[in-house]
Amino acid sequence: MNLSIATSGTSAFARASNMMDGQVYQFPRSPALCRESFARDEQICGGTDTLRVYQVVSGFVRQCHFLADGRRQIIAFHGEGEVFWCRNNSFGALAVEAVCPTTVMCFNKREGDLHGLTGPAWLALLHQAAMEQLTQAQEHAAMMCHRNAFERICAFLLAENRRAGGRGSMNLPMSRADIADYTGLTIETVSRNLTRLEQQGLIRISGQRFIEIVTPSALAAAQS
Amino acid sequence: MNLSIATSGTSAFARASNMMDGQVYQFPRSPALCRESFARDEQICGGTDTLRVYQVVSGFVRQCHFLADGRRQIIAFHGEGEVFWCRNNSFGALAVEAVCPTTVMCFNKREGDLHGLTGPAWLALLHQAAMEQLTQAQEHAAMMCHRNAFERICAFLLAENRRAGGRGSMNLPMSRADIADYTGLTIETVSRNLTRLEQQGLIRISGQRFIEIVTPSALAAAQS
DNA sequence: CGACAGATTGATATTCGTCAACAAACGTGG
DNA sequence: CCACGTTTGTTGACGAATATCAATCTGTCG
Repeated sequence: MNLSIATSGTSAFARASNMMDGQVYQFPRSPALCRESFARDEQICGGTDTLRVYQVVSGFVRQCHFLADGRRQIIAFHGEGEVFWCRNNSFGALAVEAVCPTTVMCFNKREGDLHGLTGPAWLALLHQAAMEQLTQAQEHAAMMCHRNAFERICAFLLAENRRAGGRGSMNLPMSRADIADYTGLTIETVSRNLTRLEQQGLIRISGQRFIEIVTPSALAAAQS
Repeated sequence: MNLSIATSGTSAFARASNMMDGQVYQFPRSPALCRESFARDEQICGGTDTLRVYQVVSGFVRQCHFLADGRRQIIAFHGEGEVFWCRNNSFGALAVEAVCPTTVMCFNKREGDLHGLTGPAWLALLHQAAMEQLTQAQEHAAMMCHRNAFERICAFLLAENRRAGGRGSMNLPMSRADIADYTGLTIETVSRNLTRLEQQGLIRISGQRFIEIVTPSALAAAQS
């Protein structure tokens, strides 16, 4: 796999790919040093940690808030090659968890230096990732604001398809509950709208996780 | 005024102040060079600009998307001392506008250098601001997702109170329409919930813009 | 095969957006 | 200072969208 920074598709509602725009920073292809694996639903990092930067080697992670009343808000998903970190927030606990069995590379400033990333280079790398994620978080907020349930599901499927390579078929790593907490809907509403999309012939669902997009253009038109 | 970077309270739903955490970068206290003033509702920068960084000297600005269907989404407000910039986004036009008569300082990379901010220093400055805004954008998205209209208005008022100095009374610079576009509600819903808060005795409203928080703790409890 | 978590479907309640009317504040010109 | 028109904000009635609650179904994994 490519270990360069690929924040593209980090937010499921972000643009297709931003690998082209701007420089692509390369993480060191070191041996297994700082490589860690996590089981499904296991926490990778929490809000109280000092700033460490991770990259998904294989698997899938979710970045989430846990609000005081027990509600959960998923801020972003990250797939293979994508970079993430954990930062304290003013409300609720913040954590990154494995959606399925996941392996990550872990870097901190000192280790980054050890591998040849000097201070400014490391900062530039972090900054690029931060700017990407900022754009995506803003788009996510805008999406929550002005799209209805049906449009959100369409946008979500299109974005996940892009993340999965854009082939039109994919195995969603996340559950309906994950989708609900990411789109700000309930699992029932997510389910109803997936069913509606299938009935309209825009997608095909096999099992619970495999989804095939029959007419991408119609889905794109429906997303807003 | 203090011309150091103060992204604290940039998002109306962010924590009270983050001036303490991390380094505070200093903008050059140059003469009137690159100082610009704008009238109410005037555009300060648009989506097609190259990356320029601004700091509010006096006044108040809003950062907004204009969606294809004519709707407007306010991403963030920025008050005195706060840093902002404009960055292209995948959907809709992005712009920063003056909420009221506003004066800003404008910096671009070259000018930053001229004033003694070398490349890495400039990057560090930008990076700090980006990280702050990322946190705030994520909180904003979370708020849109899982809070109802009443909770959003409570959170908005508390955050604006923090930005205004936390004294419990403030003159809101923005209109109901601005609040609506920031919270993802309609002006009617904003108005109804402000009235409800006043009827419950949590706030007092004088004129259209002046708001006094009677019981901050109750408001904090109501925000979720 | 059986048990259990996850997903779907249906009935109902609630919230918020829409439309409409009205009220208050503001600005302008006399 | 007032009169007027315009903008902005408030309030009410109603309907549509989505959450909630409940029952059932399906897939997965031991």
